Amino acid sequence: MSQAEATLPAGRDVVLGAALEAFFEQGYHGTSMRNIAARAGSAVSHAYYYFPSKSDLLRALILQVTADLLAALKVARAGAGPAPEAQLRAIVRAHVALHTERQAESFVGNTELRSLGEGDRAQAVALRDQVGALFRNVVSAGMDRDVFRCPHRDEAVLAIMTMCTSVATWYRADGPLPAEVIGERYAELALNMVGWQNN
Amino acid sequence: MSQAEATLPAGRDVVLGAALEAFFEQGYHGTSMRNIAARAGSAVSHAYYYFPSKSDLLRALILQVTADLLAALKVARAGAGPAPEAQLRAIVRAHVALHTERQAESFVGNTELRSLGEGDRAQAVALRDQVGALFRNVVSAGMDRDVFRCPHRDEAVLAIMTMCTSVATWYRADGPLPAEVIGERYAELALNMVGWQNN
DNA sequence: AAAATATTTGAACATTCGTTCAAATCATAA
DNA sequence: TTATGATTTGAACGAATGTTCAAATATTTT
Repeated sequence: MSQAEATLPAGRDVVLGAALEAFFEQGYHGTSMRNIAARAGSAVSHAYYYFPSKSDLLRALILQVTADLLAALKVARAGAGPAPEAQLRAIVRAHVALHTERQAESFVGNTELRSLGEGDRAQAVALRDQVGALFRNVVSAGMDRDVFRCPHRDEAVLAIMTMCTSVATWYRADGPLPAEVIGERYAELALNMVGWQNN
Repeated sequence: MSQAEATLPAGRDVVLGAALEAFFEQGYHGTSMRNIAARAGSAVSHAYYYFPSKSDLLRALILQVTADLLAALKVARAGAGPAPEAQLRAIVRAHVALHTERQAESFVGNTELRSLGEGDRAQAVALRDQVGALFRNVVSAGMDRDVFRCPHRDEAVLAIMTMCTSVATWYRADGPLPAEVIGERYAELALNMVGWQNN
């Protein structure tokens, strides 16, 4: 017999996906284990078969997406060649891409950090700091070679990162612009912010 | 007899301030009425003397700060003279100023909109839309007079607003820069984003 | 086939939740 | 003083919370 049509068997990923959906829509504390179970189409106790607690669901989601973001940015930078403007363009594009393709995870990762336990939060913050360091390095390189000119590097970097992160707040897949176009335009904005002079 | 030294009498503002503090630190759903009462130094039932429900506390906070933001931006623009670059500078400064001076309210207003009831949320969103329209008008005026040159106005406006809003996320009063300096630097970034050419 | 393992369940647990209310206290005015 | 109204309280309500667990069901292995 092929798969049932009603509710396919609920495994680890189904529970995690249901938790993500719920956290995204209602927030971590606004979501109950019963709500997650209902979305997953299984019993509450079933979720506890895969995850020891509610906060472990949040941890799994946040650490995963944060690590993936850092990895994606490293790949993007490595593939962009040596020019700082190309590298900045690449990491802004990659940042926006991940925050649109995996919007729910990104949003939850940015808004529910405080709901994480102390140790897990420190782990996530460490990853986030590495993302910040990567942006800072790229901008610094451009300033050293005088291809970027901005009077306040740290504020520019912070502003670029927060504007990119906020994409997960307002993006709609059925909006007027495809995600790639948004990434492209945000890259241009970022280059303006660091004072890149197009020749 | 003068005021008691231990716990001064708890009025409406004390309860509201305690709720703000709690919502800011733990989020709306992560905060219990008992926690608010403990911070206010009064009984749980005391909070219900001033507010009919927990969500009314949130509504009072969010509608107040959102209306104040819109009003502050209008004042800033009106006082900046006719030049678009002066107006943009003024509203960015005012935006950052409010998001630092009233950081907790701003943060809660930006993150807990979804926890509001349907009607109240619509009211807050309407105010927010007016803030967006104000920014858009200023940028449009600059583009019409060719003092701003940016290929994608809407994305620039959105990015400026989100980067300014995010200040409430990371700002610390004991950080390295005074709030006014942050506002000044963010204004420069915004002018870069809309392609303002300094003469 | 039976045995062993992996998955899924419903019912129950102690605790905390938002909210209500009658009674107690305080301040003010007559 | 007594009387009136505003403020504050402790105790209680039913409902919802995160979590546990022994039993039931599938699945795999022998």
